[in-house]
Amino acid sequence: MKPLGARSIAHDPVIRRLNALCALDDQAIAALHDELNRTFSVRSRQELLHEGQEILRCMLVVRGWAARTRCVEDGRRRIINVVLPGYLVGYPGLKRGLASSTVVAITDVLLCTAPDSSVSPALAKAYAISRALDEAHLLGQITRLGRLNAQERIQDLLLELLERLELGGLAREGRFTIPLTQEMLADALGLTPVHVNRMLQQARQAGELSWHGGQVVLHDPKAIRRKVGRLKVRVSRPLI
Amino acid sequence: MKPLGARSIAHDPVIRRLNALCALDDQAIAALHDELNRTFSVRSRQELLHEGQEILRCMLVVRGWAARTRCVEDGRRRIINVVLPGYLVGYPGLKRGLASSTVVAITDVLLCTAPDSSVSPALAKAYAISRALDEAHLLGQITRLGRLNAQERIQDLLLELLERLELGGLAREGRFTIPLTQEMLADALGLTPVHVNRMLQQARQAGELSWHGGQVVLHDPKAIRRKVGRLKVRVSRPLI
DNA sequence: CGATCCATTGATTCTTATCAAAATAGGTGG
DNA sequence: CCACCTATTTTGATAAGAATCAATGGATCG
Repeated sequence: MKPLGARSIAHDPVIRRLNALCALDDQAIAALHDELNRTFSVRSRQELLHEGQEILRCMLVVRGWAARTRCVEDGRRRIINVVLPGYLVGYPGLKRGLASSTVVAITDVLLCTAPDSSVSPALAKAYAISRALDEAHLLGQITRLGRLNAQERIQDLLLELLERLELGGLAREGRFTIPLTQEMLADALGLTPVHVNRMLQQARQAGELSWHGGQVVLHDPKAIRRKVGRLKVRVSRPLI
Repeated sequence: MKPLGARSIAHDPVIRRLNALCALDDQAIAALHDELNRTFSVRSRQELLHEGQEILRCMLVVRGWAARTRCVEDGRRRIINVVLPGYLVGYPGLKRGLASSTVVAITDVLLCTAPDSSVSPALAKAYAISRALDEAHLLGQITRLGRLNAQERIQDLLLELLERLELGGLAREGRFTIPLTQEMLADALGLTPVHVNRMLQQARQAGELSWHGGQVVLHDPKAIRRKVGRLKVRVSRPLI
């Protein structure tokens, strides 16, 4: 077994995120390291899960981005939300559940099996909090679509991504790598790609953000948060 | 203990709905009857639960409608979804969880304590399916807001309500009682009340539905379902 | 009877979609 | 390294959808 310590916690987004949700004990970290040695990958555009499909085991995203989508009859898809490193795919502690939505890899995605909750109460709690946050993000998405205009929707979503990535140490000072195209953003926000483009330019010209070469920088996250009335999602206590 | 039988199952929306989700055994029905004798009520406009509040016990809605809402800083609310008779409020089997959204009574609401999952595996399964359906309805709401125009949103939501009410025997042949105002509908659909009104009139004139005195009739649910591309939510198997 | 809530109507403005096309970037193979 | 191909971003012109503002009519309730 690999040696454990502060450095290994700090360097892996998966462990870092789960540890931020609930302080992990040695058993949990050991189990995670164990699984992190047996990763498998899914190529960009491939499905991790298909709506209605039986879920044989719960997985953890180690690297890369994926999207929960709803497939619609006319061929277009709707992006429900985004799945990031350190996030669960499937239902911890549940055998033979059915997927309620399709999950597609946006980039190449590295996965591992999620260690069973039984290895550590702390890990079980981290899973529970993770799931509660997922639900909170769904509510956030509904609020976004129902209440905000195009400009606010974009900034609100970017802010959410920033906050979510920060937990895994994948974003700092308003800056992160975004593998989404403007078209995907449009799909997630119920807008057309053309309009997303215009709103992004407008925000750029207002000096609120920059987005080039897959790098996003929010110049003043707090100001954006104030503007769109976004409440920061708490992680100190479980939401359910 | 009261005598149990087909008639008592058929006549109570709570038991009827849970029984439709998963065939209940005598233990479950007895426990439910037991709790149904100790109901308590919440007046219209009062809160059943406030966002962030600790949930002491899981409840069942016996009669009346409520709404999950997100309170926003500017005083306006967003309706996330609607809670109907036979639905759970809170998290079965979880002590000390925190509410992820505020639940407000739309009409006077009659509640009872949800019997513990441990009284019957069938009841536990019915709860699990109920929760899975709740998540599916959140996904449906996101799809609605992101993909449909005003006319379709309204009809899609009414269709969802019809299907959900049918499970509790509270709707038949496209007809049900709706305690929502057009303003609430607008809040749930991300539209203005004025626009909802116009779209309803348009639908009425097209002979697609009628809505008078709190009674809604969808004249051809199947046609609407085809038009808005709505997939009927399955209940025969758990979605998670 | 006034007060209040809800549904309805009209006129106008603003936001966003739609259609079409050009420019740019990124990747691949020669 | 260049030429080519494809995906993505950007631009422009126009139309449709929904919001906004303002006001009226109908119920219902104390």
